Amino acid sequence: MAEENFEFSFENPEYQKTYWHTCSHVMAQAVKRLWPEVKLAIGPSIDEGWYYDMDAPFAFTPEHLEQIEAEMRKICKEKLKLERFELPRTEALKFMEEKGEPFKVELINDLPEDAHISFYKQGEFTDLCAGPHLDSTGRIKGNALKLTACNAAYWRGDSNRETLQRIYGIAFPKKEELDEYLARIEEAKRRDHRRLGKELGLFMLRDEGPGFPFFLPKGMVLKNTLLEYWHQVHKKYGYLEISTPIMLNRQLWERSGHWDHYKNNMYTTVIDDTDFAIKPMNCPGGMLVYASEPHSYKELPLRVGELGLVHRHELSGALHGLFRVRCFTQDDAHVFMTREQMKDVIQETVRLFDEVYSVFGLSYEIELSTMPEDHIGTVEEWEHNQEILKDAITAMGKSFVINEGDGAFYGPKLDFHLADSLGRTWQCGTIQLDSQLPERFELEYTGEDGQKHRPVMIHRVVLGSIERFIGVITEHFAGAFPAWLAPVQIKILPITDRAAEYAGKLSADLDAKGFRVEVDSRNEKIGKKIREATLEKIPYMLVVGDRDMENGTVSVRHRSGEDLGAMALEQFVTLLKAEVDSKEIK
RNA sequence: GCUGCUGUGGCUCAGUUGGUAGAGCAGCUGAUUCGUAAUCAGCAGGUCGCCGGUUCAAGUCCGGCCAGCAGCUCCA
Repeated sequence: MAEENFEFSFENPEYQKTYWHTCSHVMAQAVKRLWPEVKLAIGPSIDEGWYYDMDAPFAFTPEHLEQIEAEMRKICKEKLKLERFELPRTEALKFMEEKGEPFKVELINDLPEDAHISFYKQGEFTDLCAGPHLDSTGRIKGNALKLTACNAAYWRGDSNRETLQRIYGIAFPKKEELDEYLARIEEAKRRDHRRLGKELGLFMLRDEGPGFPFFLPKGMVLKNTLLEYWHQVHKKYGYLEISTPIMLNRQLWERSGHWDHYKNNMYTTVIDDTDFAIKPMNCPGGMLVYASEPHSYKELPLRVGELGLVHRHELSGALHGLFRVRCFTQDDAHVFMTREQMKDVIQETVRLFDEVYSVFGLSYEIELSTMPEDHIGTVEEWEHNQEILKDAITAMGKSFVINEGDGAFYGPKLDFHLADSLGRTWQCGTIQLDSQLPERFELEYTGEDGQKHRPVMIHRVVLGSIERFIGVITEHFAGAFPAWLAPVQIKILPITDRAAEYAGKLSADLDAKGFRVEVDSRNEKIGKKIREATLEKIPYMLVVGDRDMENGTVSVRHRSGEDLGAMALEQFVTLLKAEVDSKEIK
């Protein structure tokens, strides 16, 4: 049966989804032809391609994938019609039981009693499926499809159930489009922050401390420069800064609720017979600081920041470069306020986020995470706070998607997801609205009426984790950081020994002006020095030889390969200073 | 944590059917002083992730552990 309502073009997202979904059926058919004993689970289309989860008595290898691809091409050539039909529930169950497909049986059992259970048939292959599908397997371009990976996935996403094998695939109407796609994946690999971090000497990870990154001298410059900017912005927005202890006693964590709700992720120890925990979050310390002295309504909103080093025991399999670590620095802050100030404070915070992200040229999507199963506080309060978050951002003309049940245990949150070079999104910023901790810590302020009142608060991070953010921008800039951030901004390349002294003087001069500069005084040819400085992604190279010494100039070359020619040092300084001050991305 | 794969000098990798390790780059030394992406030569550098087993003999086979990679689960 044809699905007539399609515009047969990949420009139409619905068509694209349908194309990939039909591909997943073709793949399942190919697998069943090759290995009838394989059991099928589910096979949807995804953002880029499709996958199919299966249970096989052997592990699929790249060779298997090639075999499957070949069979898929055959099926495309066979131009099999896809036909939809429906069965009543009992017959549908019988059908899949007879075919020996236990996962399909389970799926049907979970469908509502009165559901119309639809199937799609193509040749000898029939699959349980809501559709829609292409009208024929002949519409799929056999030489523009590729099975990209085979990995593990839990049945129904539940880590307590069977581990299935998930085969991923991608396809396009044209071979060139597939090649472009694969080239993009390769480019993303070249930008991988783990690779660049090693090449550029930013950070390292060792077996001795899995998930605990070491920052190397160049990475430290980057980190400090980033934090310097962070301090600048936060000062402008009226933040104060504190630092709270890395380890606090059990009683505090019980009071905050972390001991009950987060204990599995906390590193604990015993000191003088008392339980202690290394902080996985900074908030309880912040509560103690607020509670340490009386507050007036005149101080609110009170914005208190903390660059807090937190430790969380993440599952070993979840670790990933700087993106997912067990120890990281949150650019945290807690803003204490009256209920009337909530909306303004949230909007002010979003404006701060916008300002920061735009400096890096990063785009984001907002997610609103609502009440999780494991929570503290009343449903009414949660709903009220969720509405406030919604109102605040919709009034700013921003859209968001809802992430049901993913809030922090103490309150709903807005998450800001930044996109990396693979198109994966990473949660960096978050604004969490909390009226629970002020209650638990009995925080107060004295109102205009002379009475004690309970403040509310937000927890917020902009960069999220400094480590993760450095990973994200490393990939975003492919290691070629803007001049203001680059660990080394200038490399001076003397052509011969005769220019060594001149290079040294230039270096001292630039250093005194606050630039980060290095001299490559090795006895190497200029071509090699340029090549290496370029690979190090240093923004500017100053080539200096006899001619420059004579004229008192520097010959400026940008890492992009652009030759800016010879100029006086002052001219170069003016140029670079403007680029650094404006935080230009170049 | 789960499934699969991987682990050789600082880095990137080669090591055939088991017979006690090789290259390039980086490093060091020397020559070369050469204007916009790799000058030449020499030297040095490894208990082949760790522990145990099979064998006359293991980087190569087997088992356990550790770490990494892809993904799932979880998450800043």
